Amino acid sequence: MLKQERQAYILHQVNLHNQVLSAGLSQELDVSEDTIRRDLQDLADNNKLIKVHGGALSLSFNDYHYPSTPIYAHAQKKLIARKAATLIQNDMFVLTTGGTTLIELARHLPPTLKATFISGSLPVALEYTHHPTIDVILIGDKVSKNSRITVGGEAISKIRQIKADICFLGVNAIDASNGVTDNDWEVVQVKKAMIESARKVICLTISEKINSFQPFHVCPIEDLDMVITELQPEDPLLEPYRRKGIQIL
Amino acid sequence: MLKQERQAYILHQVNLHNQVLSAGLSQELDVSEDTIRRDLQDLADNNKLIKVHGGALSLSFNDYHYPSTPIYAHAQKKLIARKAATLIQNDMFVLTTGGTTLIELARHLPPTLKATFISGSLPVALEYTHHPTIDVILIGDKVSKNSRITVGGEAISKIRQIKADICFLGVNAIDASNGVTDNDWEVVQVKKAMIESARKVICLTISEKINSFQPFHVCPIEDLDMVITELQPEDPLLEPYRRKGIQIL
DNA sequence: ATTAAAATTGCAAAAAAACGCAGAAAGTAT
DNA sequence: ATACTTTCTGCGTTTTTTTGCAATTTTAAT
Repeated sequence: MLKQERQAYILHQVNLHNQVLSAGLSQELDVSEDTIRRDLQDLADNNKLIKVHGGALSLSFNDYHYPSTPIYAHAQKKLIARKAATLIQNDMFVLTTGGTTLIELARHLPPTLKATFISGSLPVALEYTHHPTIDVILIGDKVSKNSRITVGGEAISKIRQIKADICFLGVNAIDASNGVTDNDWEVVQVKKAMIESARKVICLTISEKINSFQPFHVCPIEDLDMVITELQPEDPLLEPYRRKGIQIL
Repeated sequence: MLKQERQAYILHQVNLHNQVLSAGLSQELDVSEDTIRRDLQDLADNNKLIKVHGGALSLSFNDYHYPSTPIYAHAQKKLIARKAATLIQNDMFVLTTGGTTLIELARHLPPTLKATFISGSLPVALEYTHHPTIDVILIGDKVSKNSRITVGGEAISKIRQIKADICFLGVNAIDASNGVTDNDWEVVQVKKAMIESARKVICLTISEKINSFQPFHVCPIEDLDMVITELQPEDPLLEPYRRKGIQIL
């Protein structure tokens, strides 16, 4: 394999996933980690990526599949994913929406956790299939181009047949008076079904989305059992939720 | 062999694969690596390609555009995908299995083609969502870790509800007496259902897989309406299929 | 603070390139 | 066809590049 080919592969992976691990690349490409590090250094010297301890990050955190993702979101979503991961126990059934935060969660699950994840999001489901002990159930139906989530009556009726332990709800916008809102009507229908099909609903959101709203209503904040953000639980931004008895993590 | 002839071959290979290895060309053309290097130098001097350590890159070699996973026998699959793409017409319903050849097909569809693709494969479906005018229907069920395809009774019963125009069958092994075979029992069940649910079944395979077999039987070759490989239709390897009245492309 | 993972550094082995040269092949003129 | 020139090819040697390994330092996580 040519060096250039290898570096192109690395660059592509970085731009696709926003981050890469030296160890992983070493395995995938079947070369030593030293070589990977030298490649990363080369690419970093040419301003193609940012080298960090353990791997590399893409220059812009713009995800290939989610071109509108805010630039600083990655670090925050990582924090959120870590917090969310602590809530999942063995043998749980977990419903998840789409979104980069949920992809991030897949990457932060303990490697021995045995649980079943159910999702209609292609990128999210694909990410969970990389985990060694997680079972993945995919909700089928028409795939929405924007979000790469399955939407429609078939998907909703399938979700209704499930009673999951937890639903992780990645949200587009949330505020205390309007509740959770979204900009895609079809996706909203799916989210509503998910909320009804889970014993606990946990909202994952970066603080940026708090106090914003979108055209379509998903649910009032009373429907949420917990909110996870990258902020400290005492943050005043979260006061309205605390007052309604919603747990903050 | 003439120098010009050799260089023309090299140029063709570079443009096809985006990259070539000196060692490989030396073998293919049965000349020393020195000669290959001199040829590459010549071509590089004339701005026909870019010479690098170990081989050469095509002029269009791009740091960023790289297939998400290095596809085995990529060049052959590209040829197959090009041929297969010509069969799809507007408003068709197309069933597809998983596999890298089917991913490749997604990349070679005419940009204005309007059709509906139905698949249970996460990577394949994801690839089709990048196409501007293709609708994607995802078959839901449990995701098989090996193949990232949904498998199980639910998936099969959904497929049975469909009557598609074409089924593109990516196969793992095929030979004239055993027919199409595979190494994953669950995937075989899904493939069987797909074959029954399509008016035409078209088998996509690189020639390497012809005359090999796997433990589980999918279908006899009589069930196939067409076979597409990277070979010329007249190739003697395809003689048994031609004799059974199966179209070759 | 302790510990484990990863980076860095220097070094040696391997792979590939460059160079010069001699013989082979191809082309040209007689 | 023959002799001559020019170009091309393969081989051995030297030089450069690349890669993997081991020892040490740095970094990150608990």
